[in-house]
Amino acid sequence: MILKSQVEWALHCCAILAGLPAGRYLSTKALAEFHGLPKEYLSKALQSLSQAGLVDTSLGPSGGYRLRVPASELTFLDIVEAVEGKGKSFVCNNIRANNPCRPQGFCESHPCAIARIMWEADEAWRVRLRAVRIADLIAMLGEEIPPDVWKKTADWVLKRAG
Amino acid sequence: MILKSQVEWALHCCAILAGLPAGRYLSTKALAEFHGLPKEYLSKALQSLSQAGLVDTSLGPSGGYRLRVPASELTFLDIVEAVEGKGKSFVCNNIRANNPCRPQGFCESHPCAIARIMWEADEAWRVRLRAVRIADLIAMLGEEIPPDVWKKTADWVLKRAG
DNA sequence: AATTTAAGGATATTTTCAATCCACAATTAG
DNA sequence: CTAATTGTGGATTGAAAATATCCTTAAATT
Repeated sequence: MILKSQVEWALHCCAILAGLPAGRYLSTKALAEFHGLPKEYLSKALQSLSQAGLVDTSLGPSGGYRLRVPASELTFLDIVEAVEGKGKSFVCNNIRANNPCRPQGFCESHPCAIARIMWEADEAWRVRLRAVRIADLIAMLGEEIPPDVWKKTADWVLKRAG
Repeated sequence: MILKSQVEWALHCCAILAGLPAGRYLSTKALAEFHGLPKEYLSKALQSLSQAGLVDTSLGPSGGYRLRVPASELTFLDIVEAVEGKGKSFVCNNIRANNPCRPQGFCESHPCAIARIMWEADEAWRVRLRAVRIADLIAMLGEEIPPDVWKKTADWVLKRAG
């Protein structure tokens, strides 16, 4: 049970996009080069963000992506779900229904207790991801990345932002 | 990101094994028949439980599986990790290291902030699963399964327990 | 007009999951 | 003792998902 690497890519890309001046865009090409990722495939992750309404896009030269949701409102869960989907990690196949001792057509009012417990853990995971915003991430990065590297990175991005 | 169906199987099997009288075993064959699962493949899940030390096994006719860890101590996390492994759901490929603005050989003291956040959510999931024991599940089932079905099921198992 | 971009479909490759089969050793029942 | 039964572990196969690439299209910029 491992998240797609696209989740990692999307999170890093949103962190970069959060540093973009208002109204500017950054292309897939630049994001791929910055992170050392396959451009064509990264594009799929960015399309997921676009379809989820988390980013705006612009065509043509100087086009690309920018955040649509402000970094102070954009949560990790938004991004993870945009790429990974909103489905639960535990799928209940209701195998209890096969119990040869249950009467025919026996249909529980509530879902399987095992599924309920697994779904509660799943929800705890989501609650945690919903509590962290991209703005929080930027604050953390600001504390641990040396100022000169931070500055250079911002310049690198700015030079390529359309 | 979906858990293997073997996780579901293992949890249901442990619930059944918890109802066994002390010292008795239940075979893969009986567990597979009860849940309507492929015997050979279910066997792999049970082997995982065995390798993790959660169940005892016995060979020959009247052999099979029984809980080694008491139901009051056996947690959902024990079972999930036995089948699914203890690895984290988020794998950090450290793509930040590709940042063309970082100096050569630039090595962070702490892991990537994104990974830390994702791992905290992962840990929240584990904390939740660690808090639920098989005994808790049995208590829940006892409340929602009609007494006659419960009794019939116990008899069905007992008849096949070696 | 030529270039650049995102969007999306088609396809191929690799990995993981699901499932089956078999040989083996240990154990029990008769 | 003998035959049947069971868990273990390895080998193998098929199906599904993740990973990755390629190409066409339409829109926007220069």
